[in-house]
Amino acid sequence: MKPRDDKKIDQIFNATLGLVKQKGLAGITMCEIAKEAGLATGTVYIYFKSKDELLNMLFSECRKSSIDNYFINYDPASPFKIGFKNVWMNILKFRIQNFEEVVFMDQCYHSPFINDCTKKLTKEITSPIFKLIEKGKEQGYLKNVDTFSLLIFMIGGIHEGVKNAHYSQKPLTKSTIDSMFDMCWDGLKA
Amino acid sequence: MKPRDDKKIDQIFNATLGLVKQKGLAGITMCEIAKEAGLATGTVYIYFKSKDELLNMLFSECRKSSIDNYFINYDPASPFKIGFKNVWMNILKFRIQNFEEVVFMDQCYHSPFINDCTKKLTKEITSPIFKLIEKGKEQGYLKNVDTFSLLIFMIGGIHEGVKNAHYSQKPLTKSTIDSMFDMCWDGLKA
Amino acid sequence: MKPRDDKKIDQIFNATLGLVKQKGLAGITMCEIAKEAGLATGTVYIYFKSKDELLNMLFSECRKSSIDNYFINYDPASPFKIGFKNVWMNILKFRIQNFEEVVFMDQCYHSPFINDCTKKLTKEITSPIFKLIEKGKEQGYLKNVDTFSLLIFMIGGIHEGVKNAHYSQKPLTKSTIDSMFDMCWDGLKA
Amino acid sequence: MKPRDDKKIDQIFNATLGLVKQKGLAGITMCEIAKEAGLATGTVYIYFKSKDELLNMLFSECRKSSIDNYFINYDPASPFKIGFKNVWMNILKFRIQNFEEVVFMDQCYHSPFINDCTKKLTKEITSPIFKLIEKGKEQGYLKNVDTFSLLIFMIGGIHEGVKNAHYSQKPLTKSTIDSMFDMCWDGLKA
DNA sequence: AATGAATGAGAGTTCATTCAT
DNA sequence: AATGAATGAACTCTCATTCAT
Repeated sequence: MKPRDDKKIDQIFNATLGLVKQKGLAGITMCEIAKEAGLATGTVYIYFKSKDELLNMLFSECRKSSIDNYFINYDPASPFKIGFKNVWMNILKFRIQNFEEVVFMDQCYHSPFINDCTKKLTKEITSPIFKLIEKGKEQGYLKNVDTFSLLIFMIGGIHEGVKNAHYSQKPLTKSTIDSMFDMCWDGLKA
Repeated sequence: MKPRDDKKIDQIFNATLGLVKQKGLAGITMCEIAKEAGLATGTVYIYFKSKDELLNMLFSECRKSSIDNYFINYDPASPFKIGFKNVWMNILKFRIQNFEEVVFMDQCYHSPFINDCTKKLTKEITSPIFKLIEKGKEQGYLKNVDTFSLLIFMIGGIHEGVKNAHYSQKPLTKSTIDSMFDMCWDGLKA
Repeated sequence: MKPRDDKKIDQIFNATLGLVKQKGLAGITMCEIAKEAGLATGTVYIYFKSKDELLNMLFSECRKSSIDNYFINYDPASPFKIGFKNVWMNILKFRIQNFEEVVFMDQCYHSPFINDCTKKLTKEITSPIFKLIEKGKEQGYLKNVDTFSLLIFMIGGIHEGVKNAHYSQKPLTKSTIDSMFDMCWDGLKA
Repeated sequence: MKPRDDKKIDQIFNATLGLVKQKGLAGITMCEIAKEAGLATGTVYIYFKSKDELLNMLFSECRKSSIDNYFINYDPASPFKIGFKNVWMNILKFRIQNFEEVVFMDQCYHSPFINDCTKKLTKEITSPIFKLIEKGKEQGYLKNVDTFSLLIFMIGGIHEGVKNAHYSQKPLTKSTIDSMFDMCWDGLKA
């Protein structure tokens, strides 16, 4: 017996991400995904019962993988700014290294594929960062402003910075990254 | 033959923007656009020779309308921070009031519909803002950092802020907007 | 404006009946139906929103057309045997002349296409014949046996006779038809 | 390679008959047949080289089993009516007990699966009954009418009676069966 | 100019069949 | 021999576009 091969799911996911980055959600077909993944069309349907399901599962997967990354190496005991920069860098790195996922998730937001249930869960991701920022405010490091506004501001800078670096094809240098962080920190700090 | 019933063109553009916001670029058909615009399918083809052309023209239109707005009421003679805030507010207001256009342009970026030529022109929009920031740097108001990074940082905060306000369905209050600007300014200022 | 053309519905129905007789329900595709009807595939979908609906509507149509035929020229005032033979002949003729419809309805009965609701309505057809037979019993012409059994017996002879005539390619002659009726009458009469 | 695990062949045949009765020929897939038979898809292909062959062989099998049953307990020496009723009852019982096979054969008749060669052989089944009826005519018991017409008439009553009993979910009682036979006999007798 | 029916290429999906295990 | 994953041709259905009115 030939067992079902989990590697294929990855192949399909990667193929999809690549194609979406290239041509957008509007431009991909199941046939192309299969070809790109090195599989027959029918094979994709063994692993996902529809295009819809494939896209929803990929969306969930992307969400999870970002959550898992944001707090890598974070030490709650370290000074706030150090910890904050750590998380900031994690988010930045993640968005650089997984740019295709970022693009995919962006595109999904208005797509007919991703259902509301899947969308709603998205908010949960930000919860740990939310708490981190609350801590910063309590300890007097950050502006006494609505936490969500601070969070959005932090994310906005990263998001736009990465997008721009990618499309202008100028990879972020160490010094640019430092400037980016400084702007973010100066913007947030009390 | 390209008749000039501008009202119909507007109907078609608005229908398209509304549908794209609702369901994404991937989910709209010419038939739906026509119905939403109160026209027959064939009629749309009198004004645009293809879906492709319709989308590209709408894209151009959106771009132009943003350029035209960013420097409204801007007085080059006023103090830098005043002028800068003016522009910042214009951008913010524009993105709030024309959220559908913002969504549409975002989605277009990776779509197979918008051709590269159309994409490239996009950069030009930012040119006047670019110059404004250069001026701020020269006059010592802003950080001595790569101009583009400053620009991106400024835009990122606005972009993410508006998006969030929209999806969380909490309209931006005067005080939130002030906080947003303060964060932006503190981040940029020398 | 080009109006929707009801003749096309007939073309589609006829094409379907012909193909089902030829190859059975299992062997027909929407593409073939369209081609046989002289239309493009998409056109069929203007008139019927799915294969399922097409088949269900054709089923209903066939049912109705048989009801309408069974009592043509029937005069309730005429002697019972005369009236009964009239109806018997109508049924026979109908099944000969609309053999394709008969085959189609037979095949539908176990198909996944025809839904139960459609099936149930079928019983209603027999209601007028049912009443006719009841009358025959009351007047002492027919065996005093469960009415439904008499009805089924009557139908069975016709049904099988027509089927056989068709497949053996020996059209029913006047004398064969008379024999058939005599057998039926002798079987039913008191 | 055609291994002889007759049990598996029976499982496959029974699964097929059950499914065809449920959903018609148009609604069954090899995968479903296998599942219903408690086997893997591939296994079915060890016993039958194609769906086509499976269906044709099942068709043949059904035919044979009916022939074998019609003359059980028939004693050519017994009085004609007794012998005739014996055969009539055998046919009736067979069709009741093997209703799924009856349905399957009915559906096959217009299917693209069963080839003409298989269809033609069907006529042979009726040959012994044909001879029985000829005997009845010679001995003056039955109407002097084309033998085939008599045969068809006999079969029609049974066929329709069984079908109706099944679908109306009223099992045939002893007395109903007697009525049915009386109608048949009265219809046929000289 | 305006309509919406008609078209057919192409998308999503199924399924008979094959094949690696 | 048995399994069920893999295949890709073929099916149902959609939709950008055309065309008759």
